[in-house]
Amino acid sequence: MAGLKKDHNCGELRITDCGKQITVMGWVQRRRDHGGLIFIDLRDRFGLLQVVFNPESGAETFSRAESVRNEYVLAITGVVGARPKGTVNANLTTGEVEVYATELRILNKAKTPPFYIEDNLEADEMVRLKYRYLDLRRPVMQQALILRHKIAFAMREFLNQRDFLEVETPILTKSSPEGARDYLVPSRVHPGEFYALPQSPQLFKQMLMVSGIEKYFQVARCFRDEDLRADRQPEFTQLDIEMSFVDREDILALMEEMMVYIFAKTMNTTIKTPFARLTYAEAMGVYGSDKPDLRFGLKLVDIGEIAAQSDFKVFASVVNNGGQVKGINAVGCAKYSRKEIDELTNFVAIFGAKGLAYIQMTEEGPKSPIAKFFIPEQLTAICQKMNAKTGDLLMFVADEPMVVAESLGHLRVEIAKREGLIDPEEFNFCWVVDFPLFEYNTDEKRWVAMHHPFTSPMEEDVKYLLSDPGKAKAKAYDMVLNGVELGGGSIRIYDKKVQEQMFAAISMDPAEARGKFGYLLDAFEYGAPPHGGIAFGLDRMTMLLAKKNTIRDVIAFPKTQSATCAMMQAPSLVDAKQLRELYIKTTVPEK
RNA sequence: GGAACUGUGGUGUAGCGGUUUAACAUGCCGGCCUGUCACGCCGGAGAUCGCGGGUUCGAUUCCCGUCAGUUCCGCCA
Repeated sequence: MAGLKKDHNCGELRITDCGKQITVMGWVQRRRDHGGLIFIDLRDRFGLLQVVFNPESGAETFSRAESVRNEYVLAITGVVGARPKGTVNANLTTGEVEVYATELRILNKAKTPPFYIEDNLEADEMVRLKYRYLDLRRPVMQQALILRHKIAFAMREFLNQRDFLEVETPILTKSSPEGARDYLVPSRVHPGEFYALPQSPQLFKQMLMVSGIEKYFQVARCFRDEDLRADRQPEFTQLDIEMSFVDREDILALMEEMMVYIFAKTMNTTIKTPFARLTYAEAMGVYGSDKPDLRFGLKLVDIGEIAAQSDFKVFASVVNNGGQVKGINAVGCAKYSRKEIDELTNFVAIFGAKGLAYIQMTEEGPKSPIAKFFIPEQLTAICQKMNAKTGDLLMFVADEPMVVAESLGHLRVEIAKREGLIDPEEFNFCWVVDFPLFEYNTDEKRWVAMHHPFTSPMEEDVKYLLSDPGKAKAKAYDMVLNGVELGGGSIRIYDKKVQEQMFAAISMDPAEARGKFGYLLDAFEYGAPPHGGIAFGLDRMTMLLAKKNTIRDVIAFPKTQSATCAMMQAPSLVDAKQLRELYIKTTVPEK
C-alpha cells in the first residue's frame, strides 16, 4: 500500500468531517467520466463515498483516474468537503460530502465481473455461486452475513450472562445407526475403519452433563448426508444447548427469553412471551403440520361424521375404514376457475391425496360436483361447521389421517400465499409439545424414535415402552416460527434401565446397544444428572430474520442442490496415492 | 429414486407453434464531454440459441435422450 494507511471507512464520512485530509481504500462501484471532471463511487463494507477528480488533483492523478475501471481496488487521499448546493445525494449516507482527491493509487486492477456488484440483481444463482467472492461484495449479501454474526453474537452474549459454558466437541466422531445418513471419513491409522462427521453433538453434550458442566452451549457445525432443500444444506450450524437439573418448563422459558434478547439486539423489536403452545395432536389436527404457520387461519375442519352418513361412497368408505374427511374454508375463493381448482388438485396430489372435493358458495347457494350425494340438511351442516358464507370455497380431502393432514396442511399455506393472507412483517412463534415418542417405520417394520432415542418418555408412559409404543408421549418440544421449525429438543433419559428399554423398543438388541452406545450406558451408572436441552438452526433463524427464501442466501459458501461447491468444484476425484494410503478402492459402475 | 419448471452475446430478457442478417436492455471497447450519482451523446466489438440424437429440403423453434440449476415428493432421529 506504499506507505498509505486506510484511516477512514467510505461509509462513515459526514458533513462534520469537512476539511479533514483522509485516506480511504476500497473498490470502484462506478466511474462517471465527464471529460474534465471524474467522479468515482468508492465502496467498502461500510458504504459508498463519492470521490472527485479535477485538474487541481494533478495531471498524473487525473489521468490515472481516467484509466480506472469497475472493481479496481484503490487508495485515495484527499480532503473531505461539503457538496455544492443542489448536488447532495439523499440516497447515500455520505451524500452530503465528497472527497477531493489529491492522490490516487491503484492497489489492484480487476477484470470486468460477470455480473453487477449491486443489490436487486437477478443473475443466475449458479453464476453467483461460482463467483461467490464477487456475489458477497453485494451489500445485501454482506448485510445477511452481518445479521448472522449479530444473531450468533447475541446468543453467546445471552448464554454467557446466564452462566453457560461454550465447549467444543469433536468433528471426527463415531457413526451412529439411527437418524440421517452419515458423512464418513476414512481412517489412515486404522485401515478399513471410518469416522463419521457429527449429525449433531447430541451424545457429547449429554456426556458433558454427566461431567458436571451443568450449562453447555456450542455454535456447532453439523453434517447430514441427505438430499437438499431450500432450507436444508448438508452442513449447517446449530446453536446447541444442554442443561442439568431442569424440566421442560425451565428450558422453554429460558429459550423464550433468549429469543426476546436476540430480537431486541438484532431486529430492534420486542417479541411477546409466552409463546403460544400446541400439542402435536392439536397442531396436526387443526393445521395439518407439526410446524404450523399461525399467521393466518384456514384451519382444518373435520366433517367425518357428516360424510359418513352421506351417499358419497368415496367419503363414507374412507371414514368407515378409519380414515378422515377434513376440509378448509378458503374464504372468498369461490371465484376460483376450474383451472385453478385443477392446479390445487394436482398440488394436494403431491402429498398423496387422491382427489380434492370442493363446494363453491355461490349467490345461488352451494355448487359442487358432489352436492348430489348429500341431502340439503347435510350440506347445511357442513357449511355451518365450516362457517361458510357466500363467496367462499370449501375444499376437502378424504384419506388416512397423515395424508389428510399433509395435503390440507400444505394446501392452507398455498391458499394463504395465493390470497396474500400472510403479513411478511409478522414473527409468529409457537411451541409444539407432547410429541409421540415413536413412529412406526413400515419399511423396516419396527418402531423408530421420532426425535432421537435419548428422549425421555413422559413419566406416566414409561410403562408403554415395550407393551404399546405407539401410545407413549415424549418430553420433546419444537420451537416454530412462521411455519418453520427453528429448533427442537427434549428432556433426556438419564436412567440406564429406561435407556435400555428405549433401545429395546426400537428393536436394538442389547449387544448392538452395548456396541454402539455402551459408553452412554456406562456413564449413566456414574451419577448422571437429570438433563435436557434444545438445538436451533442458525441458518434458518437468520433466513427468517433476513426475510430470505433460502438458507443459501445467509451462508457464505453454500452447496448446490446436488451438494456440490460451484466455486471449488467439490467434491472431486483424488489421487490414486491418497486412496492407497487410506486402503480405499472405489467401485463406481461404468456408464 | 421420482415429479415439475428453467437453460439464447459477459449479465438479464425477447423471439419464431419450421425458412429472419437471431432482437432489446445493460455491460464491454473507442471517441466527445467540468457537477454527475443507473451521467449524457456518437461509433464499435461480442451468441454456431446447454450438449447429443431424431423428424424435415431446412430446427434456436417440434420430438427423444442427456447434463446443469431450482422447487417439491421420498429422505432429513
